[in-house]
Amino acid sequence: MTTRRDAVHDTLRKSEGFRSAQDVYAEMRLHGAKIGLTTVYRALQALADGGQVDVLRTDEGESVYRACASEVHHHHLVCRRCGHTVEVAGPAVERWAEAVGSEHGFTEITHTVEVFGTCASCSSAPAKVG
Amino acid sequence: MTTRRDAVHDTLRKSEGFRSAQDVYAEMRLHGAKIGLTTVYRALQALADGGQVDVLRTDEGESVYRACASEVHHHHLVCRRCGHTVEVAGPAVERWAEAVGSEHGFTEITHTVEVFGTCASCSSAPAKVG
DNA sequence: CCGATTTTGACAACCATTTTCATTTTGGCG
DNA sequence: CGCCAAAATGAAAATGGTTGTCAAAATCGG
Repeated sequence: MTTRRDAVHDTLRKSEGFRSAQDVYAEMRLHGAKIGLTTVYRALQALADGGQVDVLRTDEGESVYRACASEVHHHHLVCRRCGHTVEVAGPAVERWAEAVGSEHGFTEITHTVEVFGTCASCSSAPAKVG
Repeated sequence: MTTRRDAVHDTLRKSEGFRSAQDVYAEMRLHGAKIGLTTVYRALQALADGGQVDVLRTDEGESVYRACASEVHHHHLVCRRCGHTVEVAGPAVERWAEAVGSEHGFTEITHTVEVFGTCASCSSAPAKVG
């Protein structure tokens, strides 16, 4: 009962960085897949719920998904130009978040940490910045 | 040329945590202010652009604003129950982000770090979790 | 006070996401 | 295989936050 969901997951795996639901949908249609936008949304949510993909919000408020290599907790270093993403671990940050939280009496602490930058290829490439 | 903008800023200052544009608008109207939703959005954006208020995205994709005490770079520890917010500094995290970024050849590094939890009052309060 | 410029705000337009609901597919069972 | 029930699917409509439009109102300069 998940041919579609697998297809979505598969499409995501082929992508370098984070993709929006609409992106995934468009790409699947390009490859001739017979799937509806609604189903893509549902599959993506299910996948996210199950922890098979990571989700985060764009600055414009769009949800973007990514099939990550490791299912353990990690963060992302995302190139704001090409979207290339590197998964990074940050034990220090985890501890810091925990410390800061309990220091103020907070419990059930969670955190969101994302690092953005311009990757090497994009820095050397032409375009914008002189 | 900014009576409205000041009013918006003022309303924000009276709030404990992050508030959405719609919240601010609703509250201002409650206090009898004659202002339109459009103007609130514009004021909030202007304020955010000028660095007078901090912005972040809810999990639901809503933009929420807050008039912070310090205008220097800092992060937030937000209670997911009552919205109470504590401003926290994290030199270690700043350095970590920089390090991780340059380690992978990224430049112009920026980062988003937000910590969520349940504050002391809310933990002891009744409601949800047993 | 007059015209130019900016600000304002009601309302329409956008657009990603969700909901609705009828149809299709899938699975168990005789 | 034929049948019924539950789950999945997807087209289209509804939602809802945010932005764009544009005319009216406030403000500024002279």
